[in-house]
Amino acid sequence: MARPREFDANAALDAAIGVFREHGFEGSSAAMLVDAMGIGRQSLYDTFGDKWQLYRSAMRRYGMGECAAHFEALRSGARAINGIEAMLRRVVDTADQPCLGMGSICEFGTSRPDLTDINASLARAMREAIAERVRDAQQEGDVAAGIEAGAMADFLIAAIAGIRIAGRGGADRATLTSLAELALRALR
Amino acid sequence: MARPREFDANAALDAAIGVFREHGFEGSSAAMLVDAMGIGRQSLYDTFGDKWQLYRSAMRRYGMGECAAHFEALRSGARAINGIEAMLRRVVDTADQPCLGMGSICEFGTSRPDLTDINASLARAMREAIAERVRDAQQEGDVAAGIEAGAMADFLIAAIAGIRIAGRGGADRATLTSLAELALRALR
DNA sequence: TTCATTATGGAATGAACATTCAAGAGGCGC
DNA sequence: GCGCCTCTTGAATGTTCATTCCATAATGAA
Repeated sequence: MARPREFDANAALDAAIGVFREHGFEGSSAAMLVDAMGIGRQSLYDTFGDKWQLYRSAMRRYGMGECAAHFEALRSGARAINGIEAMLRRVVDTADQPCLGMGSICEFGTSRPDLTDINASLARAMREAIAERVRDAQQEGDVAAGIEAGAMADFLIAAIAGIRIAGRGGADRATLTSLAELALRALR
Repeated sequence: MARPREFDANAALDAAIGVFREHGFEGSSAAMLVDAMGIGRQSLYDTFGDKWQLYRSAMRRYGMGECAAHFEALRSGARAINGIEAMLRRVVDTADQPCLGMGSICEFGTSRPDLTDINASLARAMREAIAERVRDAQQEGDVAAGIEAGAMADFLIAAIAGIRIAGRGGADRATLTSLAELALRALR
């Protein structure tokens, strides 16, 4: 019927994610976004709505990608504990890049319901997936059986946040690795 | 000789800290700050310089207060492990309020050297104080002796960050308490 | 070719922004 | 009372901001 879209909306969104990760919502200007996304200013507004809607889209896409990566790591390895270790290893490996989810929580807390909804559904999925794997590891005898798997999942999510904050603050790789090892210690 | 200052600069700074904690640097406008601080706009610039200098002053003051509170908690209790527990308990108790230090790290990472300097010196002091207390606890047999105290201190700092992020994200008190307990488990 | 659609970028809008100037009012030591 | 300083405000500055209008060009289907 008409002229098809030229640019790849997901690629543009990935570029926007990169800007928001580095500078947060308030610290990212429309000019920075347009520049990084490689599309015209008007195309941004036509395709993504306004800046806030773009931010929410970025959060959703980033969160789903992050979840997928965590799930894949969790599934890897012969034993469940190996999957949990792999997940933490990936976090250490990528801790030099800021986390959009943590950025949004630090910047807005729970003050934006639409954002909180996105975060909550992602966090619920993460918690469930980790808890399931923790239960497996408990049955395999690699993780203490006396503690509720859900609590351990919450703890692992908090540990991931701690590692990422440390990385964002400039901690070196050895320190981050040590943090991950100590977090695993709590499960035994 | 002349008219003395009327307002309490530290009280005004505390009010500014409150604004920066809640909204970050970019999210805090001069109008919001003036309003919360209860002083005239010009007085703000005369007394604190520009917004960035005010932010740095807020960071310094907040950081020193935070350190002092942690030190006091660490010192409390009959055994060193009780001090460490008290420190985490305090973090849980105050996790409904955002942390300015974490906010600044999330917002700026290591991109502002003057800010990084402030954070680094505070983090160093915290790390040393905690490590010392961990060593005491190791000698008293309450903490595993095989692990370096510095690494445990880093882990406790990361655990504090994890608890605070969880709190900022809306986690309830029971969850935060559970996080603190699991963090302590890693030390045993 | 014509039409519908998409993309782009200049120009404009209007608001919010940080910051400074300038003027007036108030307090304190001399 | 005089001079010095502080405080507060209104007004102004100049920038940056998000967003929209508009004109133009490009593209592909009918």
